[in-house]
Formats: sequence, structure tokens, C-alpha cells
Amino acid sequence: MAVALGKRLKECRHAADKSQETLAFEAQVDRTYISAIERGAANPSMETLADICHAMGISLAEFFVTFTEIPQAPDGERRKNAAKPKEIKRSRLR
Amino acid sequence: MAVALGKRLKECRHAADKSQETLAFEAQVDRTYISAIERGAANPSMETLADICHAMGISLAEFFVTFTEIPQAPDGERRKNAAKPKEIKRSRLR
DNA sequence: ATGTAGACTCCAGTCGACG
DNA sequence: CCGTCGACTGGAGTCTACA
Repeated sequence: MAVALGKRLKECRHAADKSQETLAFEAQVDRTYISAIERGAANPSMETLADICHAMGISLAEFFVTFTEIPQAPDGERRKNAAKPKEIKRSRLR
Repeated sequence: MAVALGKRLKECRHAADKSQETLAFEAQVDRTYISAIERGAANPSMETLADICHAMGISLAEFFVTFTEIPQAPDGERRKNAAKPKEIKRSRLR
């Protein structure tokens, strides 16, 4: 998932003919963080990703156009901080 | 931006005929956080957003299909933690 | 030009409670 | 069923530095 995102980013970045350094500068994010994203080691927020897309001159729709498959369920390790959902009780079954 | 995202989420959630509670349960995130996103008060990460999309049974491409316009430049207040980029020097201008 | 690592700050995301 | 608040824990994102 994060890996696919990284590959897609590298792709778009090359299409815009920019280095990680230049892109980082224009997107107002750290150079090392771009590196981390492309390697799938990071998990960017929407705001950050939107800025990056803007710096590459493409819309979010264009960026995600290759993400046609539905991401797998939260199978693996999630955040330790993760939600411990409680079963929902419908007093009235609809 | 975050507002548009919230509107789109509410839209998709209703299309899937789920309450915030149910969606939160299936996406493994907190109910209050879904609320925050829909009101544009939150800035979810990719991992979180992917889980939510999965819970609604749609792909990221489908979710972002309405986001055709390029997000505006980093105009307003960004994170205080934000990058303070240094101008890039090309020793050799290409 | 890119990968990686540690230390640091601030926010993403949780939980419980109230209206 | 939903919006919002406060407090808390861990991750997002930065900076410096070395290869």
C-alpha cells in the first residue's frame, strides 16, 4: 500500500522532471521525507500529499487514478494506538 | 480542502448506507474521528483513509474522482513544524 | 542526487463524557 | 445518531549529518 504509493510518486515526479530535492522545496516538505515516502517507509497525511501533488502540477484524482483496487482489510499490524472497536448494538433491527 | 474531503466522505458513507458508528467500527477507527473528518476538522493519513475507503467498499480512485482541481498552494497556515526550505543551488545550470 | 539514522516538536488518533 | 471537548499516547514531519 505505502509501497504502491511510493512507486506512483516516483513515477509522477519523474514525469514532472524534478529531483527529490526540487520537489521537496516546492512542496514545502523535507527532502528526507520525500525519500521515505518513495521507499514506502512513510505514511503521509492528506494535507502533505495534496501539497506534493500541487507541486507536481497534478490533481489528486490524477494521482490516484492507478489505485483501482480496494485496499486490503486492516489485517497486518496497525498502530498500537489503534481503535479497539466495541460491537454495535442495534436496539431495533432495521 | 479538508472540508471538501469531509463532504465527499459523508456522501460516500451515505451511499453505503452506514452510520458514523458502523463505519468507524468497520474501518477500525474511532467514531469521534470520523465525525472530525466530516466536519473538516481533521487531516487523516493515507493508511487511515485507505481503511475507511475499504470499509465503504470503494477504491481510492473512486473516492478521489471528484477531486479534479489542483489543490491550492501552501497559502494559509501550515504546521508550525513546517519545512523551512533553503533555496537550491545548481552549480551547473542545465 | 538519494538512502538512512537519531533526536526533536507537534499533531494524528484514541477514549470517555456531555448535550 | 451526531458534534464537541479535554486528556492522553504514539506517529507525522523536521533537521543534521554521514555515506
